[in-house]
Amino acid sequence: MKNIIRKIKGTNDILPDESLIWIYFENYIRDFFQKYGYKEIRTPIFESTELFLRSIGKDTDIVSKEMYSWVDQGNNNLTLRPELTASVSRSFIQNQLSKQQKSHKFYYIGSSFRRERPQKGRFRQFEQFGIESFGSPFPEQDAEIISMAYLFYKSLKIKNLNLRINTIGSREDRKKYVQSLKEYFNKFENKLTSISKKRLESNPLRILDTKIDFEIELVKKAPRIIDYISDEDKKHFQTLLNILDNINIPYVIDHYLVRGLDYYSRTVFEVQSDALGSQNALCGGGRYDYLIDELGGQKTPAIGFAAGIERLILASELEVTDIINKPDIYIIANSNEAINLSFALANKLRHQKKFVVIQDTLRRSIKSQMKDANRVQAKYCIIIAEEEIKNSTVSIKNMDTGDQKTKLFDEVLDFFK
RNA sequence: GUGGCUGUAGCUCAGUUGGUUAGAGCGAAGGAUUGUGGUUCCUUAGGCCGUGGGUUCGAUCCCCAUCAGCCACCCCA
Repeated sequence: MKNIIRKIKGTNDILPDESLIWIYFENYIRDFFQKYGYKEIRTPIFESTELFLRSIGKDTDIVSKEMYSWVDQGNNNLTLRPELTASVSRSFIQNQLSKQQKSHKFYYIGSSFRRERPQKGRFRQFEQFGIESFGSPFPEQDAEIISMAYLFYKSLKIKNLNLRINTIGSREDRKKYVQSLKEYFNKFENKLTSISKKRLESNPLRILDTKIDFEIELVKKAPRIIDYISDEDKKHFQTLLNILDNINIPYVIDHYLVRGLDYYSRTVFEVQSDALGSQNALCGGGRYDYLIDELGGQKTPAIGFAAGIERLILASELEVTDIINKPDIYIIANSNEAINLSFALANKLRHQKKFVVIQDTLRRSIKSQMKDANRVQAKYCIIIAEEEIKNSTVSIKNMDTGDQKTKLFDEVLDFFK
């Protein structure tokens, strides 16, 4: 294996067997979200770098150190998208969708790119899916999105689901909160880890999801954002929770759940599963009422979530054998004449009967072709050899029972009723 | 970017306290079976022992570097 070209770190080849699993989930995602009236939107895989600077935020890790960016031959600053909310928002604005109708509901499936060290459930090219709803500022819209996220995973029977919700209020309220959080942690500054000390300056909210035991204890007594937000925001949150209670969506209020991206406001949430190791978030999202305005569109409330397909597959524990599509028929032919006949028959069976039909193209012996038919788990074998050609017949063998019947060539389609 | 662990056949892994031709199971191909799979038996193919350098009479094994993979930190889907 010397001197071969290898795939880029953090990317994956999805080989045919595993591909079956991907197809299964992609279809499932489409079916599920379409039931709620959400329609697919597809946006380019790369955008102006500026889009991500303005939406995700310059100080986030994503923008400051994880983006694949380059300057093209025309001197444009371009970036492979690190997520899709920014792209979908850009598309919403550019196509002036707000002028068509009051509400737009989208789902998407596509690759994203972030240059991080690969890890369980984390890759440099990864597949995201998600939904975005534009136009409604009301808590029932939050409830729709959150229940869709939860029920999606629930319907796939994923174990140990954990829906965490919080509200982070308006930007102004958050500033006040961050200030008092700073003051609180400053009191313990000499006890904090060096990482947390840095965060005290750069982003005090991040201290809240520390994994160090004694810092967790400190966090438990830290100020809570709920005490800093406006009555209106509190009411929004409470109404949302009431709806979730009414429709029996089990959630945990996590006062210290903060999302990293700049554009969130009010409701934030995450669905976790402990099947994922350290990267336990299946999906994360929230409301982003400021974003469209900031990107130059008409002020439009919005909410959505993003989820990773790799993590979904990890958590689902679905095996290829659960969904394998066995071929219906394997045609065995061992002479030029037989091969000609097998082509004609195979195409009839494929296009008139909608069967999956396999032909051998290796000029192998009948025995070898039979072995191969067994290997691919074909349900039937059709044998066309000297004897069959002489009598204008074929031999049809049921591979499960071993039964074999001789049929006239013209009777084959009728045999498979 | 930081840290830990791991690199031997397509896959899962043995192995040599440094010593001629590096092994097993599974998988693959062919046969035993005069056109017929699955069980059984036989045979065959397939390895720069991740890569480069060092120590040594001699390295898959020891040392260094490097690359890759996994996991964790950071952060996030």
